[in-house]
Amino acid sequence: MARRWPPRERDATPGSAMADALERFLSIDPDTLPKHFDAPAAEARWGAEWERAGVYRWDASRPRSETFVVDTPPPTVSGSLHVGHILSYTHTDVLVRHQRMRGKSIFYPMGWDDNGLPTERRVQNHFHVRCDPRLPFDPALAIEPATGKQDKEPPRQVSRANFIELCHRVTAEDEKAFEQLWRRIGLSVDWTQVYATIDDRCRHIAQLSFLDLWRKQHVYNADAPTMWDIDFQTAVAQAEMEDRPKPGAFHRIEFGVEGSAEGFVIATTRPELLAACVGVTAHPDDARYKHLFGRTAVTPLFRAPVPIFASELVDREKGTGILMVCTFGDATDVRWWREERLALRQLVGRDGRFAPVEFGSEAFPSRDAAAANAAYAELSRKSVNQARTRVVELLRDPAASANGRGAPLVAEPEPIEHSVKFYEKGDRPLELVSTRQWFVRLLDKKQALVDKGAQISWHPESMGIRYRDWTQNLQLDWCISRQRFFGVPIPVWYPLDASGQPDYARPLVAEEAQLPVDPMTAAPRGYEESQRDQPGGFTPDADVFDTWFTSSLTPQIGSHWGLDAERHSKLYPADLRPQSHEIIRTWAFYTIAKSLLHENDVPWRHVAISGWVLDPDRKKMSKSKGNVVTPLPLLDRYTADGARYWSASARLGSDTAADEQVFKVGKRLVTKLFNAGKFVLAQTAEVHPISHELDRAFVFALKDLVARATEAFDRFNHAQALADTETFFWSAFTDTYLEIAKLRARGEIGGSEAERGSAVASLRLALDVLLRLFAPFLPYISEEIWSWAFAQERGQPTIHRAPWPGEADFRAVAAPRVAGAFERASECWRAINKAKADGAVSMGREVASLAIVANAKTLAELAPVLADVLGAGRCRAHTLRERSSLADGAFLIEDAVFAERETRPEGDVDSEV
RNA sequence: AGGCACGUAGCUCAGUGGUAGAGCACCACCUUGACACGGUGGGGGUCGGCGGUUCAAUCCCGCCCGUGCCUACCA
Repeated sequence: MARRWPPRERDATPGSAMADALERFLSIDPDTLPKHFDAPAAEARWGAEWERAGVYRWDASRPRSETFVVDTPPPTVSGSLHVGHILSYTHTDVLVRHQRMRGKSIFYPMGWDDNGLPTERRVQNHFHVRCDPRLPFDPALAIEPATGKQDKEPPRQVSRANFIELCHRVTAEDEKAFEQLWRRIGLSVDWTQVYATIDDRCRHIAQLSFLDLWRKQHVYNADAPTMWDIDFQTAVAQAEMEDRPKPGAFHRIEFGVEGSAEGFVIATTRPELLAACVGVTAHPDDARYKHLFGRTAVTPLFRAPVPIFASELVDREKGTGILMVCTFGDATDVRWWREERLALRQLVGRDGRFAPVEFGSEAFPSRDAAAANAAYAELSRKSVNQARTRVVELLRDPAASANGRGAPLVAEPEPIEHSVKFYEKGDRPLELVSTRQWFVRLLDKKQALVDKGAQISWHPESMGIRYRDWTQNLQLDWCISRQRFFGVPIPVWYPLDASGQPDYARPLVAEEAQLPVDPMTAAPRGYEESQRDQPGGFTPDADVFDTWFTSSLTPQIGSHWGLDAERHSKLYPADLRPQSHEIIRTWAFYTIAKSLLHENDVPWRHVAISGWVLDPDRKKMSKSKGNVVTPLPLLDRYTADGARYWSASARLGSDTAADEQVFKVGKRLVTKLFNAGKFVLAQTAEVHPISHELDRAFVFALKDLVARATEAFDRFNHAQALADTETFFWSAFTDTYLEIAKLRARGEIGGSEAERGSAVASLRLALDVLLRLFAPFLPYISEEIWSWAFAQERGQPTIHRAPWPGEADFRAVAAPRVAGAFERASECWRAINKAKADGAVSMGREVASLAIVANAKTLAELAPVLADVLGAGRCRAHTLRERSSLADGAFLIEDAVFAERETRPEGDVDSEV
């Protein structure tokens, strides 16, 4: 019996389409939909709708066990947007959307990391200014962005407060750009939970953290050699240092030995530090130098007497096997300086220049002060590089010799390449400078830190090893003070004694009730503002915290630690920390450290590490290489879902090429879903259960897909879930099942209402389930199709709060008689298609007759679904041939005779309308 | 120098102790009643190399080569 198709008598709006009667499946009129999916319109519409309906709002009333908490990485807003952002943030969003559909209340905040040097640097360039903290605040100061013309002029000096104001100005703009991108790619962030690392609450919590660490005696301040960036003029932590290979040269320099005419030759790459030499050392077993231990060496040029001692740390093979110890050339110098209680001769100042000093004094002894001062006059105020050049020239003069045996430079410098420590954001090598800094004691907690790391699930697991290795190799306590401006102030003052000298041993730490506090403008409890910098009064600590000191508290910032105990108990520890692998040693490490020190807990249960985005030449994208791909044009070209498809195709931890082909595949998938959805929802029939054999076999295969995808998500393998779902959708569903079932749905094969109803019910179930499987990956197209019928039918307006597919979806469908019947149908269908391709006829061509060849077992398994396959293949007559030589599941088509030309079945649907 | 990861079709990547997979690209065909932003079919690989374990190794083990990252080396 012919049926009206498509049904046209209904309301023209798909969303409000109604069933004819209760016993018919709700269907839509596809003609009311655009020919092609209008992605930009859908992105705008659904973005607004999700926001309006609060789909992603955290439900604070649900218990912790039903809540999934994300410790979102706050992006550095001063950086530029690139596709890497899409990759890692989409990974998180996919996992989150899956958890939401599993029924969890999601806490998914967004933070902006605006605090710190990147922002300061951007402000310096953008406005062509520098901060001079000595200047007073100028409330009327109006500064416009630099035009480029000013580049040659010296930068304008502004006060600390004015500088901070400018920092807020640029970050506010940057945050808008990020939020736009996040919304466009459909991050299901709860936009009511937003913070900035410089805002009042973050400053409050960071300062609270300091107070807690102070109470627990985990922090201390010390005047100690610290890695120092001479351009930014700030201390730097171990985690922010990186090695860079640089050309250098070994300089062989002869020293004298006091009370003797002999000498020895040290090798150094830092000859300019000769004036800062405080000792000489060699390996205790080195026969060449054994006789020198305990005696006094005399440096050339400066004639300084320094002790010669033995140390196991010396490598006999390196250089000449004997070396000078300076304050300070490297970390080993610091160790020798401490262990041997050597003198401190700090010459390189905070600006990287040699400080003026007087030789012949107690601090700078010399056996020939006049010669030493004459030589040092050549170096004073020079930069490290300038001093190196000059000192080498001076050492070529035989008069500089400490023992009268000729020029101290005994050989031409030998060029080498060695690695030199840099601040990761810096341009000149770090110097070790003795300054007063605050530290968090971590070295004595290595084992506890390693143990906490082992309690966390790392995805992929190998990233946990990286954390462990870093932690075990930790060399220094965490230096948390920075001599910068745009950061969280250290909430400390120092009392001044009667002579105006600060007492660093008894800092005045702020009280909790004062937080957040800026000691530069507020006075400590018990003091008046008038006592600032007065003898007997107080002086503020002018420093700010390392940005990681705040960033390491993101789980606590989300949970309002210290401010709201109930909320904290619901949100801490978090479930998921997504991040990239290069900041395991910083962000992950410090966050675990804070969690250990504050609560003796882990900060989160899972860490998901995303890889990097590589350019087509497999190089990491970075601004300096100029190979950054900006995300917005990609979103325009391939849609947000298409870009998400690319992201989600990459497994956690593996680096990914920004391959436009993959974006294209994603867009194609979106289009296919649109078309398949439109088609399936246009089918209608009387409502009948899924009873037909092929339908049950197909649903059985679908159920298996759901199990596999769910299991993949449980293993944090979203890429596997996507690949499985996509393969099933494309191959099992659209290419096979839909092609076969549509004829029965239209009544062209089979014929009973029950058979039609079973086909329509199966198509709809498949679409319903597949949409939900795709929803975490492709939120826009899945929501779009969901809205056409399922939203109403299931009483769930958004697919993103619909339940993840599972048992309940399949309970009503009985298992097929033959478990692999759907696979048999697919294989046979493929064989018939191949026969048509071989015969160069269209897939729609009727087949007058053919023989299906397979082994007996396979033919038996095909039997229950054979009629559907033959119908869909438009085969009029067939014979079955048993051939035992064929493998199970293999089909051959023989003796195919095609009809002369394609004919349409009678009762063409449109002809009746 | 150590650690970790990777090496599979031209490209991007899955995968498994039992006859090698997908998508893209390529070639041929189909001329479209969901979809040409489509469909069908095809060609194409000693699974980096050499050994070992095994009835059987792309997979497990060892060594080597190559690539990337992390860490160390800084006298």
